[in-house]
Amino acid sequence: MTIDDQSGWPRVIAHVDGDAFFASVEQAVNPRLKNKPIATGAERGIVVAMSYEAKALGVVRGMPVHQLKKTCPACIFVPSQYNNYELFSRKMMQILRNMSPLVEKYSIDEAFCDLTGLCALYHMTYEQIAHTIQLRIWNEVNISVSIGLSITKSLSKICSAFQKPNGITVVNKKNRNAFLQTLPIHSIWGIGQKSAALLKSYGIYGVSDFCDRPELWVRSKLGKVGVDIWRELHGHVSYPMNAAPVKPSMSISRGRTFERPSSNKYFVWGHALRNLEVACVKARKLRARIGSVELKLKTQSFISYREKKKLSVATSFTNELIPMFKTLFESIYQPRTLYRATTIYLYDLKRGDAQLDLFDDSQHRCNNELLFKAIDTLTRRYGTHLISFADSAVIGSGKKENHSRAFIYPCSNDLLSCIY
DNA sequence: TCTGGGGTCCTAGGACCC
DNA sequence: TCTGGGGTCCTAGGACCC
Repeated sequence: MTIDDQSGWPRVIAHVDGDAFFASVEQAVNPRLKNKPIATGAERGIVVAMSYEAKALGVVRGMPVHQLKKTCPACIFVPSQYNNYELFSRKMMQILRNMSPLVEKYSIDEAFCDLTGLCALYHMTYEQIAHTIQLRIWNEVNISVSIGLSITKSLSKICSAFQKPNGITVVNKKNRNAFLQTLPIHSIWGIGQKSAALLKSYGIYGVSDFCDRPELWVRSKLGKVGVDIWRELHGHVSYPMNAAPVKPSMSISRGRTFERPSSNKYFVWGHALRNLEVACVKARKLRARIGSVELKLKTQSFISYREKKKLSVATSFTNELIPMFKTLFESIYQPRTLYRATTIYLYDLKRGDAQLDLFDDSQHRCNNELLFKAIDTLTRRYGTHLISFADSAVIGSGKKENHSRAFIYPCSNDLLSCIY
C-alpha cells in the first residue's frame, strides 16, 4: 500500500485494544512482575485478567482461586487496582486523541479511532500510522496494544483480535473476502453463544458462510441485530463513530455472592441492604437520583427471583429507599431456601437537582443532604462501610478493620424510622 | 469451568387509549 | 355489553459485551 493508494479505503477505522490490559498495567507498575504468570482479581478470589504468561499455562478468566493454585501454582495473584487501570487508560486515550480528531472510547482498554484521510497529514500509509500509535503507547505508557485496521468498526474489531499480542492486522475492501474466509463464526463481535449455535444449526460455521447468506435471511433469523452486523461485515456502516464524551450511565447495579450460602433471613437481608448502600453511594457520586429499584435473590440452585418497584419520588438517600426496599425483599424472600447471592439494580436515573414539590418535606431533605454528605466524606477518607445501617453490619465489612465502625440505629426493629 | 460482576441494547407482548 | 383495529408506551427478559 502506498500513501497515495486510497482505493479500497472508503474510510479507515482503527480498533486499538490493550493486550491483557489489567495484567499489563500491574507489570508496568511493578517491574518484578514482568515476564511472569500473573493474574488480577485476588480481592474477590476469582481471576479477572491474566498475563499472557499465565494464559499459556492454562489460566482463564473467572477461574476461582483454588483452581488457579492447582492449574498454575507459580501464578502470582494480585488484587485489582482500578485507579491504576483508569490512569493508564487515560494516558492511552490521550495518545489516540493526539493522533486522530475522532476517537471513541469503547471500554477501559479499547477504542475506535477514525484515521480517514490522515495519510496526507502524516505522510504515512495507514499501516505506518498504526505502527506509530502502537509504538507511542509502548514508549509512553509501557503497554502493548494490538490494532485492527479496516473499513468498519466490526471488521476492525475482528482484525485487532486476529494477531495478539502486539499485532497489526490490515483488511480493506480488496482483501476482505480472503481474510473472512479463514475465520470461525464466533469471532464476530456481537455473535455470542446462542446466535452461533443457531447459525451452526443452519450449517453456518464460518464468517464467510454468514456473509454469503442474503440479508433477508439474516433478518428472519437474527433480526435487526444480525442485519447490522451483516452489513458491517460487508463494509457498510451500521455503527457510526461516536466521539461524544462518555455517556452518563443508564443503570447502576451491585451484586455479591456470599462466602457461604445461607438461608438466614437477616443475613440475606443484610447482604441485600449492603448492596443497596454501595449502589446508592455510586448514584450520589454520579449526582443521580434513583427512579426505580430492583432486587434479585439467587438461590443455591441458581434460580433467580427478582422484583422491581418504582419510587414515587426519585432519591439517592439510602434511608428513603429502605421502606420500599424492605417490601421488595419480603415479596421474594422464601424461608428455608438456601441463597447464594443478592444483586440490586437502580434504574431511571435522573440527573440534576431534585424538583421539590408542594408536599415535600424540605427540612427532612435538607437533613438527609447533610447526613449523606458527611457519610460520603467519611467513607472516602476512611474506607467503605465505616458507617452503615445496623442491618447490613451483620455481614461485617469484609475487610480487616482498622477503626471502629458506626451503625445507624435502629434498623432491625423499626426500619421506617431508621435515622432520626 | 460446579458456575463473578457491571453494564447496554433489542424485542415481544401487555396495558391503555382513541 | 360486545365487537374491531391501530397506535403508543412501558416492561420483562434475552443476548451480548468487557
